[in-house]
Amino acid sequence: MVDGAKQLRLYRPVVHHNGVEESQSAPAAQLTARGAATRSRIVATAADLIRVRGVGGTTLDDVVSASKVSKSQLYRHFDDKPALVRAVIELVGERVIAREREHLGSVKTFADLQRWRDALVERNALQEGRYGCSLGSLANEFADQDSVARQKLHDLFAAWQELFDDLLRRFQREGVIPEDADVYQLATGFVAAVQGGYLLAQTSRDVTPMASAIDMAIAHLRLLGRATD
Amino acid sequence: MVDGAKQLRLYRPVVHHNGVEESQSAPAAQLTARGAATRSRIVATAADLIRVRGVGGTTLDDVVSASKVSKSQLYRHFDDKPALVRAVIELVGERVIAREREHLGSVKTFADLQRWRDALVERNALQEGRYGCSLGSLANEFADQDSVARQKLHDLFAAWQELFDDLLRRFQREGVIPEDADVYQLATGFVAAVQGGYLLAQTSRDVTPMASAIDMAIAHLRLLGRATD
DNA sequence: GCATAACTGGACGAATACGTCCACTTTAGC
DNA sequence: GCTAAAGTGGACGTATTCGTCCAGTTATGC
Repeated sequence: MVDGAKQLRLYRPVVHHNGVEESQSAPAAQLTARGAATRSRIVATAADLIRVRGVGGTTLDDVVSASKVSKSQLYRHFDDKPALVRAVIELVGERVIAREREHLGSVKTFADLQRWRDALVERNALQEGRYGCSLGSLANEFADQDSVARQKLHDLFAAWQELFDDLLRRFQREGVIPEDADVYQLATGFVAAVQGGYLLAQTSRDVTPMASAIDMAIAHLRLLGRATD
Repeated sequence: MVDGAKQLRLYRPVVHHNGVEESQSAPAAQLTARGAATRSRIVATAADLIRVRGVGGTTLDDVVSASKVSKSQLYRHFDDKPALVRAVIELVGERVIAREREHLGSVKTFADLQRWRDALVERNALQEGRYGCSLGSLANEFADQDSVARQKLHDLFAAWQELFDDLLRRFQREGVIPEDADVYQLATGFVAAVQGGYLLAQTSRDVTPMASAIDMAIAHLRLLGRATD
């Protein structure tokens, strides 16, 4: 019945002055270093604004003035607003995954896991829970409005979940949790606990519920480990 | 630095023809049955639209035409858009809490809990995960933009969590889980698992991750129970 | 049956946002 | 040093949306 096509544009071929017809949100052939730098500056600025105000609350004029770029440049790099938002999703996604890989990739003990938890909670405490998870917020706002964006977000959550997958398998190899533990369920549960925790912290303006949600997931792992003894 | 005050209006006193000055989103003295019916029709329609399109994607003209009410009536019942959204939050919140109370209030065994889980997952499967949790989506979109709305949402999540609180205490009394279990942590963890599960289902267009997230929470309870034996 | 609440229906103004366009300037690559 | 990419800066058209207003109609309570 109702769909979100209102703000999305249909495919519209773009003919540049060089006569080459292009598709998608392609910004001409290839960029020089300078062009690439400007592009990333735009995306980074947009990401900041969107984190705070949301996609709907961020106008392109906001992005233009905040990134100190002229409007013509913004539209040379991005076809339209959805294209920019998708680029933002990619940037934010890379950042989050890189950060989590950094922390989760080397976790081998419960003490390590605890440090990961502390870092995550601490970072969120700095903003008193505001804005939630940068990925989660985007997912909530865009998943049902832009199928391309939804796919990207899905892949990102899958990547995050895979970090937990790897971690849990290490735990299995080390005998921290039993071999027959349902790794998929546990990894999913961890991602969900983190996301749900972010949301509760956001409405509470307090990180306590986020900490509790993650702690329950960790406690579950501990119990699983003990059950083997 | 940046706040979301852009779409919110400041307090603006309203003087009605009866000379009574009012505040908030008050729709005149009191409503007759007819007036109340129209008001609820507006809110219910708005809730439907917002669930599908989000707050930002729903215009007041959409609400007007979908609810078959004239614009002057909409503005007689609500001061402005945020006021309408707050009413939507209240309606949706009541619905969700009533539904959850219905299901959770009588849970006394793991089999009961499983039935609750199945119902929740099944309902979400009907829409293939789309739109997520009606409360969670609103929370994500409005928590940082409207402090009144955030407070309402906070209270609603707290009410939901209390249902788990009660449930867990019943479990304790029945000896299903130990007396010294951290009920607050568990209740929070359940709400977070549900919300995180909704989000993952939304980006996946598949309820499986939501089911897994909740299953992990239930599995944790089961393990807690076994630990006492 | 009268006063008042409830409502119609749409015109209207103001603001905002998206996206286009263009003449001109600056910067880099070879 | 020439050429093409990169960028400025803002005017502009179009569309949308919020919120106001009002003259006239219909229902309702007592």
